[in-house]
Amino acid sequence: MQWDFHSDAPIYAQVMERIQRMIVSGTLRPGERLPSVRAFALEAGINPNTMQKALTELERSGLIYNQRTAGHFVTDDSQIIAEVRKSLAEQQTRQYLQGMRELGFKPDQTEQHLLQQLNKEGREDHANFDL
Amino acid sequence: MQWDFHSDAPIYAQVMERIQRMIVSGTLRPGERLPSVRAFALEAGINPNTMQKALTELERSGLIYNQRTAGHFVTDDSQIIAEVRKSLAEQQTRQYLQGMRELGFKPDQTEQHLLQQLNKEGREDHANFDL
Amino acid sequence: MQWDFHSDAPIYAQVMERIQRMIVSGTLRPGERLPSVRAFALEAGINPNTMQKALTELERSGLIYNQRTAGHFVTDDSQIIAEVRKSLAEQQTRQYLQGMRELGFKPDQTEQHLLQQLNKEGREDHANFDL
Amino acid sequence: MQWDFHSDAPIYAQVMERIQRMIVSGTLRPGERLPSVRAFALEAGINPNTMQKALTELERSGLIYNQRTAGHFVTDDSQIIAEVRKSLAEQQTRQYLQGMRELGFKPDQTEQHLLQQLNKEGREDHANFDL
DNA sequence: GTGGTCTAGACCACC
DNA sequence: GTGGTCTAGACCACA
Repeated sequence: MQWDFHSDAPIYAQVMERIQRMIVSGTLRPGERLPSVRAFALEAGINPNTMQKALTELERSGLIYNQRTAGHFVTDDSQIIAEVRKSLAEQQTRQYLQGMRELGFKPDQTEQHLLQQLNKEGREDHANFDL
Repeated sequence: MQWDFHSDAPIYAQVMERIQRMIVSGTLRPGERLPSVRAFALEAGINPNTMQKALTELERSGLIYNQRTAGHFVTDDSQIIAEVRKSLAEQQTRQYLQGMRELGFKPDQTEQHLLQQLNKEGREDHANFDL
Repeated sequence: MQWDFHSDAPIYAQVMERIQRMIVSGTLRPGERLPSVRAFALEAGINPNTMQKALTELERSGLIYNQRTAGHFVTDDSQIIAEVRKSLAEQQTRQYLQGMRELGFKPDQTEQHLLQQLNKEGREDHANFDL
Repeated sequence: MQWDFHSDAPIYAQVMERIQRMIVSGTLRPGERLPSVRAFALEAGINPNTMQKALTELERSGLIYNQRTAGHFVTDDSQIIAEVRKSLAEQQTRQYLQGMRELGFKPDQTEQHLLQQLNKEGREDHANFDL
């Protein structure tokens, strides 16, 4: 896999965000072992030190933990994952609302716009939703 | 005003989008004269040629027009402005839905999340909307 | 009147061509007196020496003649005018045919194309033609 | 090849027209790869940026397209080519009629003049056309 | 190697 | 002063 970065944020932060998303979306499952720092860095095309920093930061957020010689693992605590997921979603939603506000959309108008677009796209994911 | 750019899109495209937003949100009013190419470039902290390119492209979209020696002006055609505004909103909404999908949110969940966040923020714009 | 020149040919030649056209098209009538060199140069926005050279060259072609102190006059010899007119027309036609040939039009196709375009434009001048 | 430009039109526009003509006349065949921007600019004796601009504009008209790192190619769509060819021919014919009008030729006279000149030149292309 | 973008600095026509 | 064009030279991503 080729990872693409933009240069307006530190690479390690972009790596963090990417791994975060892989975890909260389930691409990396709870308890799953991550590749070794070296292998992971190679895969991402970055320096191992940069990957190390990203993983260390993620440890502080509790999303992953480190076992001495065994490597890094995704946390088993699904509550932490849920919290981070919620946090990312809120941030994203805030940015979206802000963006629409800049276009002159009031919150209710944004809501209507989103509903319209959902209906127009057919909500192909809808059938899977049975909560 | 300091303009901030990220590096994953050409600067002229980011400038275009920014000016687009200023127009569709009414910050730049229909018929209003833009700063001269050089002054505008200085304000944005970019090369005049880059600003020139952005304005030339915006001309093509009909959002602005120019008069020989008088400068660039926002179009008077409010319909064009409305169309671009709609187009930008759709693009933004599509990206938002995509981002939430990557977090594992199904469309309905995204919708609920947005509603919750709107309620939490108190919809301060809502009161003005009913007047 | 503002005269416009392009820079890929000497100014005097462009002036010559322009005066030629004024004569053969009848804008300057046979026998008519031209403005003084100085006045003519002023009108054209060029140096009097340049105008002088243009007029001298036109004298050689016989289109105008010079009377000591009275100034320059368009020739009375309508045959000379007709010849120059024919010459200019031929040159122009040759260039046109050449240009169409470069587009891949054979002479007959060019002829057809011209006829079509004439019909499309309605030949508004046709009524005046009673020769 | 040395390219010659006149100064009363932007160079990039003259380059565009020249390439247009090479395409519509078949000198550049549909699907053919153009020289690289730099090589083409060198050949034309202009700055690569100027050539770049010309090619970008031609892309917009659909006459050429480009592939990421492979270069620019003439379109395969012969209909687009035919349309542009027709458009150029009409423009050229219009200019010719206008030029003859300035010489005092009415449309029918222009037509006769063209026919005469065609006959005088022997229509050397005509014979080939009947084969 | 390819196309694409950006900058710096210059010149032009127009009014 | 305005917009527009052109050049020279640099850097980037892609493959």
